[in-house]
Amino acid sequence: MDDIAKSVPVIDIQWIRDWKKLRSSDSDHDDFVPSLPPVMATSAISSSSGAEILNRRFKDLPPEELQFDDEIARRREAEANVDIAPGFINSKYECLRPTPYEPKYNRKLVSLLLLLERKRHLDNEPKRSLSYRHAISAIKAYPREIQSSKEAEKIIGVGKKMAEKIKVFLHTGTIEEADKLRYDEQFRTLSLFSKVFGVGVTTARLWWDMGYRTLQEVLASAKLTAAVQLGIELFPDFDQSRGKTKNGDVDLIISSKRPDNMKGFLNKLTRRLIEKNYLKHKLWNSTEIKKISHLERPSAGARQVFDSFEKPSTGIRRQVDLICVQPDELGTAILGWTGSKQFERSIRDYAKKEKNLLLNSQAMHLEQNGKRKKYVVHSEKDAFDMIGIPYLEPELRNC
DNA sequence: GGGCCTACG
DNA sequence: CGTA
DNA sequence: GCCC
Repeated sequence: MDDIAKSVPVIDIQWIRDWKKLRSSDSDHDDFVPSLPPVMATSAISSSSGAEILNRRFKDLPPEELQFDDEIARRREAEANVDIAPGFINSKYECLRPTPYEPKYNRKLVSLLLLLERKRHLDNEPKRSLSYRHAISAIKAYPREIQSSKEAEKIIGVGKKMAEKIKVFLHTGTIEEADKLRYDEQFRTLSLFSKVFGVGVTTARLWWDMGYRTLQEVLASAKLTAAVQLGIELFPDFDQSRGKTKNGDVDLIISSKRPDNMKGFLNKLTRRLIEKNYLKHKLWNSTEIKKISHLERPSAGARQVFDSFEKPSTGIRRQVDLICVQPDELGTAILGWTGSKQFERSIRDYAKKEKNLLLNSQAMHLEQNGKRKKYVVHSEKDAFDMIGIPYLEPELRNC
């Protein structure tokens, strides 16, 4: 633990603004990288809060809070066969309807279903987890309180088994399996472990099976790769439950009018950021050179992930994803990196199944009689139009 | 009973 | 296996 | 676990 940094450099967001200004005036220069401002301040991280998290042991701790309101569920009219809410876009494609970050209705039900989804995920049942994801997204978007399980089952994504759970919820105010998870040491420990960068459900369960119950025990005892050790040491900084802000990480998508040197730019930029001590750790790196056949020359698709700064006066570290793309990839890159995860899955699913359009974060292709035709997507709006679905603001993509 | 986003290291 |  |  002693080698965990006790302080981090912070940077003014003004640097980003200056960068943008410089970029527009001097963007043709081949390997232009803005000069960097001096580090503004160094602020201490309180090591006690970090240590508390690393030593957190869930045995005998108070139960996990529900994601949304822990309201007392009112008793509803039993099994009224009401119509589905008017105006609700009842589809298996989440990308067709607005989904708020926080639901107005059915908040406790959503909170309980989220616990069950996470449980299926941690139990390595990704298909069942996905089913819960679909149902949760639909209920988050549903525009009124659900009155009965009959009503719930009319929602596409809610099947017999979930309707039964909802029925019990409407009568008792809770779902026993979900509520028990809030007190469940294994569930909570696996949840914690899998939040560490580089640790998924398999590693989390491996650690549990080896008898570890805190991250500190893992640090002390397990044979760890350097990457995972770094992930644990950074965890207190990245932990989002402590902060007020909802989004902990920052994505920067960088493009250039010069199509052929994005890899060089990214390498130069990151090297300079490291030299100047803005980036403390490189968590991940991808700089593969891809062949673009019709250009007959190598082109770059690249992405990097770092730990960094970004909050003056708080000293909170941020994960920063740097993504460099070619200009004709900018629209799909922004669409693909904005999320939510479920929104991305949904819009790609819809594009393929309904429009024969293959979508990823680099391009959109039309597939017809065995041939693939590339479409250039200039903006997010462009992408929605080409797919033929109504535009959704990013704030309403919380599927 | 098949499919469940897609790509990357 | 993990990341987005 | 649910849709098609």
